[in-house]
Amino acid sequence: MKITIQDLADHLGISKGTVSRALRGYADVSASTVKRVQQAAKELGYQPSAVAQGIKTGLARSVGLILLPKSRAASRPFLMQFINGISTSIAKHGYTLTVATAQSDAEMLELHRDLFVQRKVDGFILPRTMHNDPRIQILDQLKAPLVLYGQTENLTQYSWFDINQVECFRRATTRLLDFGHRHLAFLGGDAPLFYNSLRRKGVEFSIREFDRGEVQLQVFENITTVADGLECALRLLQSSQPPTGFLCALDLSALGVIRAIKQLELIPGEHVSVIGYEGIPEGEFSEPSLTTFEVDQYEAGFQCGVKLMQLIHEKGAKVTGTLTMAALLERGSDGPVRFNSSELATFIRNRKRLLSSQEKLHRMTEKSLRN
Amino acid sequence: MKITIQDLADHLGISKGTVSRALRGYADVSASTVKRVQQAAKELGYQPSAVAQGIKTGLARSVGLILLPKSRAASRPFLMQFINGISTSIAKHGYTLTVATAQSDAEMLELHRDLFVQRKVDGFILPRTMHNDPRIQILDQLKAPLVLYGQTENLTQYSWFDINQVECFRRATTRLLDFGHRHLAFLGGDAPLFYNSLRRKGVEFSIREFDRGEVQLQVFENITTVADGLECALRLLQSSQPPTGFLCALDLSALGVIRAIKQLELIPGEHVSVIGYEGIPEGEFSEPSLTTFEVDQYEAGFQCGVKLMQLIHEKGAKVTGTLTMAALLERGSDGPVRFNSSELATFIRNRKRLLSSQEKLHRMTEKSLRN
DNA sequence: AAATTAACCGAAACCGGTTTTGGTAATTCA
DNA sequence: TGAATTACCAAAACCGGTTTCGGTTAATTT
Repeated sequence: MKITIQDLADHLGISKGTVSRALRGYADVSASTVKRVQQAAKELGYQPSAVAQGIKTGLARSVGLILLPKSRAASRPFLMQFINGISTSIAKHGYTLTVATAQSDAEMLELHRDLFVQRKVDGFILPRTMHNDPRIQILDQLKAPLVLYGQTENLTQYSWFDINQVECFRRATTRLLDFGHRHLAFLGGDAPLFYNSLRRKGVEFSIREFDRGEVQLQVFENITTVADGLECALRLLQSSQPPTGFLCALDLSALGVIRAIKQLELIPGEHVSVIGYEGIPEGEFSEPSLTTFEVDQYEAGFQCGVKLMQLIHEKGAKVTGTLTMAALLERGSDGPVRFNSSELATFIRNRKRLLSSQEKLHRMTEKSLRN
Repeated sequence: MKITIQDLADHLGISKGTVSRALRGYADVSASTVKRVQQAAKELGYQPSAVAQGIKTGLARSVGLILLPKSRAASRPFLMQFINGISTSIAKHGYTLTVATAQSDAEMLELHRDLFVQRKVDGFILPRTMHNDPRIQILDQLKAPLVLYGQTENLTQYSWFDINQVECFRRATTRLLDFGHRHLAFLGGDAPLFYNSLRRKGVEFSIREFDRGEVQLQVFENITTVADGLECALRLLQSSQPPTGFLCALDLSALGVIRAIKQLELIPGEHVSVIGYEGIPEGEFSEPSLTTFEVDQYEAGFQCGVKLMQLIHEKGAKVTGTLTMAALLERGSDGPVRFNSSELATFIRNRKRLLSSQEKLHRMTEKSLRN
């Protein structure tokens, strides 16, 4: 059924070694033979088995990407374009992407080890880097090539690609400060992941730059879902010193904050400002649309793929780290401060009392319009 | 560095053939030897190279999934869980998932052929089935095992899994009809894809069941993005016979319709009803939230994986087709009809004139509340 | 006790490639 | 013209497994 190199050699009446050397471009094959072989290969549809090639070269020509779907938060929206980027860059080297999913951290580590020991992949791309990432330790022992998407401690030994998240959050924070906000909240994401400390650092850095003593910052962690953001913001806004500006490590939690603001009958972007990070599609459709940083996940995947190919193919290749910026999408969820924190607090308190009367007025308005 | 079967055999002082037979569970190896080998394998961390195994067995122990990222619309949200489902089911057979992306239809066909001819994968899962899908033709020639996620013509020869989309859209349509809607619009998706005809069929089926002559249906195709849905709905709603209920083949276009309704200062779910399909996360955060069918993509991937494993491993395995239902998420974007089509048309016309006066009233209300 | 049979394992072939080795014919050089 | 290259390719070894084959030893059977 499937045609092998021996079939091709028999068909041409030459040895399979010559066929192989002809196709691999060795010098000791005459140009005419090379042409004959290439011609016949095309006619018969011969392509060497990657499996058989791999046994001699020791390479599987595949890179591994292992996902943890339980953490729905960060990995969902970016996946398609990230995969596209990886796949596109490694395809140039005849590589394919092997994707596996693990249901627990332990299974994830096992999977990394097994895939490499079984020679199913030649290296890994590690997204969602953690503090002292255990994947790195295991892969180090195996001397497995790897590229980090994200940063971590002791970065000098590894190739990595990342968005300059410190700078993003510095800018976001400065933006809110420039808008006149003085009471800020930072809703951090997954505490074990390294990105979280970077984003927080950006916020704190901006405040240190700016501060003349009047800026208040409250910091929270593990706010990773819409529900988390909603709950956290509701609590904060109903406190005696509510923040007027929210910096969210994740778009999802930012969407929750927007919900909370609206639940309190306030207007996001006017009474309270919110800035997210990541650029998930939901942000475009929320009301108001979410001001956030749009991360180019295709580019991220592409760069990770390029770096991994270097590590695998160029012996003695140096590890490299790359930082790029994400674009700020200035949308509707932030703006100049309207109330300071104390004013906002009283406004929220009074609002509740007024809700019933507002309802009545609203119904009257509707009725008058109807007629 | 990496330990081979020969290393293990040397270490144990037996032949590599015996090691292999011991690990593969052959009967002609003593229980004590099997135990010794297994013990040593664990200690030394030996795992057979999948590449080397594949050369003899002819199997790569990998299945292929090729994506077309240019069609951002349908493949984005479902990917993570779909991949998770596939990966989980095939992992039980020691299989992994090879994901590749193509930038054009032609490249996609090439990729399928190449991956199979190069023995990088043993079979394929084909999402987003088309009418007379060219992937099927190519893979048929190669006798490559395949499972369709979706249906197509001449289904009897293939294994497939699908949601009963006809039934979903029948129910959605009947729901709107029961709500009293008599002017409906069906905004179809990608015309070349098979799903589109199924969803349309469901709508038409329901209307035929119900009709006593008074139901009007307008049908459109290739409405695949928010922008498409927005534009189409704006046009329809400002026509002389606007639909009061929209059935959208895709959640994205449904979100566009909701936008259009709101742009015209109407209330989605009250003045105009919208039902989508797919259950993308954005639908939860729109206002009102989108009534839609939630497709369990994990389950879909899982079932496709199971079927493909059957085809690859059980020789003479019968092809099987499976239909399941998606759950209707009854949210806020649909409801009982308020106006019939003619009333809606005049309402929309009048609304425009009233907008300025409404604005004034609204400002007055605001002001009275502020004080 | 001799002849079978069963249990066990080493040796070798094989899978489909790549790479090295070695040999022959044609060419170039002295 | 003889020697030394060069060009080219067949043959064989190899990669790391699996599987077949065959032989030795021990256990049964007759």
